[in-house]
Amino acid sequence: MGRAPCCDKENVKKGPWSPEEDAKLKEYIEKSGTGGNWIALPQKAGLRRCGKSCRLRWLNYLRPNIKHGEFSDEEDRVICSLYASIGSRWSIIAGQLPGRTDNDIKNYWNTKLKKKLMGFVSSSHKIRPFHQNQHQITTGYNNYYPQILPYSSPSTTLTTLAAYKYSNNNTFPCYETIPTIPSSSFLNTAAAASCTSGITASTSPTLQIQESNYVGPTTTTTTSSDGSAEYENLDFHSYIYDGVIGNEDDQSNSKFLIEGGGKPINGNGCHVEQQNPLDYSSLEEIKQLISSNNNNVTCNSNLFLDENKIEEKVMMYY
DNA sequence: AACAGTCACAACCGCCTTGCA
DNA sequence: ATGCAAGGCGGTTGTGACTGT
Repeated sequence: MGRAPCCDKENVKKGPWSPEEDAKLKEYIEKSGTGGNWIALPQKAGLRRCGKSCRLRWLNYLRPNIKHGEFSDEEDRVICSLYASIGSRWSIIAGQLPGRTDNDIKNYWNTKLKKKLMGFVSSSHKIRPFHQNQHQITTGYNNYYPQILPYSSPSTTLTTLAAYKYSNNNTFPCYETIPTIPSSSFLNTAAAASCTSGITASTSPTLQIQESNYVGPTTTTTTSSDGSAEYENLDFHSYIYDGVIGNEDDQSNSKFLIEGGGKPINGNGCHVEQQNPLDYSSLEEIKQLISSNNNNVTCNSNLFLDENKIEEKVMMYY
């Protein structure tokens, strides 16, 4: 048995909204609110539309303070940084850009920004194994890669990681042994709330580092002080607040300019200085970093991958 | 001028999550 | 504890505008 339709498909109008429909919806919501029930709203407002359609139209187009038009360099930078960190979590990204909707950002990324960056990458960027990344993040007892943007194109970061993983027997090339990768659902609301002291859970969107971004050992289960028992000693609590990505360890630093305070997980030199990509002042600077050939970190050289093969796999992935 | 190809973006679809009875 | 309805979200599609030939 399939799912029941959310509305009577036969009797609802589809396609572009007319100015009259927009006016009706706007007037109704401004006067009566949504009543917390989008499904019932179209009938009350006198619209032959699906409730979901009304919701989308309101959120993406009609509600006040929606910003349309060109994205600024600053917005580009934030989108790139967050995409590199959390992937296509458009609603979270939109939460960091007042006036922009998730749909807007998603469209912008898919139609313009990705191409803009990929164009840059194809002309000047040589993909290197990310363990050569001098900007990788090390915190606490673990290395993770929520923000490897200074090293690699934001648009290729996750696919690059996927390619590495795929091309190296499903493990990451930086480390000889990668045990089980933890579930991405370990970061619970309570833990996030406790990380962001003074900020309630509902207003502090949490960042769950994706599995593919995790590099490092899993450890035995322990009980933490904040109730996030399972992976406490992975020290994995990260969040976004006020336009920056932070980590539990970095709460004292308002801008999370992370110091290399942790210890390297395998002593191979991967413990390096880091910088939050959101501190970069412009997209141009990010691009410069992407194209940089600096390589101040040495890791196990026998684990390096052939650059051409990686590039090939990234392209295949696309 | 006509047509084909490309692009941008609004809108839809369906899956997943959440809240409630 | 369970099932259902509604909301939320990301991926995808449809369509009109634009551009090149």
